[in-house]
Amino acid sequence: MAGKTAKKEPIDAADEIPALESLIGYNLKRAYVVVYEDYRATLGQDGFAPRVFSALALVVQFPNITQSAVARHLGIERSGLVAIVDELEKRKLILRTPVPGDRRVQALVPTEAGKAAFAQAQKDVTAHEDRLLSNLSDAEKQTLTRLLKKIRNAEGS
Amino acid sequence: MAGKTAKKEPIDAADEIPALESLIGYNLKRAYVVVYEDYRATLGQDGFAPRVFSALALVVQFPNITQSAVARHLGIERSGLVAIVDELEKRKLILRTPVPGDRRVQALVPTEAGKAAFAQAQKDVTAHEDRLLSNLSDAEKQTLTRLLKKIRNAEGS
DNA sequence: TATTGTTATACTCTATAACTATA
DNA sequence: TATAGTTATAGAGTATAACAATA
Repeated sequence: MAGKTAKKEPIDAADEIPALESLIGYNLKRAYVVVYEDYRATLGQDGFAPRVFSALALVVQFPNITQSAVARHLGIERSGLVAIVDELEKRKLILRTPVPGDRRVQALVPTEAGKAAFAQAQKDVTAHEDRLLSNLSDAEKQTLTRLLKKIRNAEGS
Repeated sequence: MAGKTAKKEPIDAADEIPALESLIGYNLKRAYVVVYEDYRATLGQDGFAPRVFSALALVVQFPNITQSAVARHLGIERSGLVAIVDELEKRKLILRTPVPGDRRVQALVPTEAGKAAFAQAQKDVTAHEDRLLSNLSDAEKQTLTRLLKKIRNAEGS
């Protein structure tokens, strides 16, 4: 790319901007963009957006979970769940069901199609990460995951 | 945050959603949100947005860099640079200057105020990361940075 | 009073496409 | 034809504030 005849600016080499390259935030963002774009390209046009995949995962793992609980788990606002649940319900992957004893809440339960769709999506996502991150060893991936969780736990400190 | 009072559902514990917690992409995003929010809170209301900080860093480090080159460095589109450069120019931190020999391009040069503002912002950002990530050792931060760069280098594979 | 789900709204970040002026 | 900068526009993603129903 960008084959200039007289190349005046350094381009592409990841370590030529020390002021940025030494920042965790910068590196986190750049890495996330790479993973996100590959995720989207792999799952395709009507694949689940990351939040939708995450919400479905929770509903499958914790049947009868409420929207508020999903929001808390994912660290997003209640209001954001509505569109996500609408989409999953429209695709007949989950159902909103009344909860005896508290008529404010609606429990979310996965349909059989929802469980199957999640299983397939999980396979796709795992395959995408395995392929994209094949230059990292299993040990490196474990280390990375452990360090990322440490950052999450640093919240509020 | 989210200190639950009456807990009906498992909340907060980072390892209760194995389907998500084992994914690099999920952990990247969650970690990035923590760092981003602390960055914003630290830099304050009229602090630089991350992209503006990054662009200023490039202009300070490479005076006379062009907008297109900044965009390539940061992995964003040319069109996105316009608002960023507008903001930095309005705050009199950089200047668009004509380039003899090619009247299409405008070189970006930092003003003295721009260099000073960047130096201060760099201190603020470093302090924010040092404080937020104080539960990670220097060795862990180095490892994390190395692994994040590996992901970036995995792009297109 | 507090909480669940909801709507309306708006803001940030970012890309695509098309334009202009140059080259 | 191709490139640099620009504009207009649109689409994610996400939050805030307010509301109705219910607790």
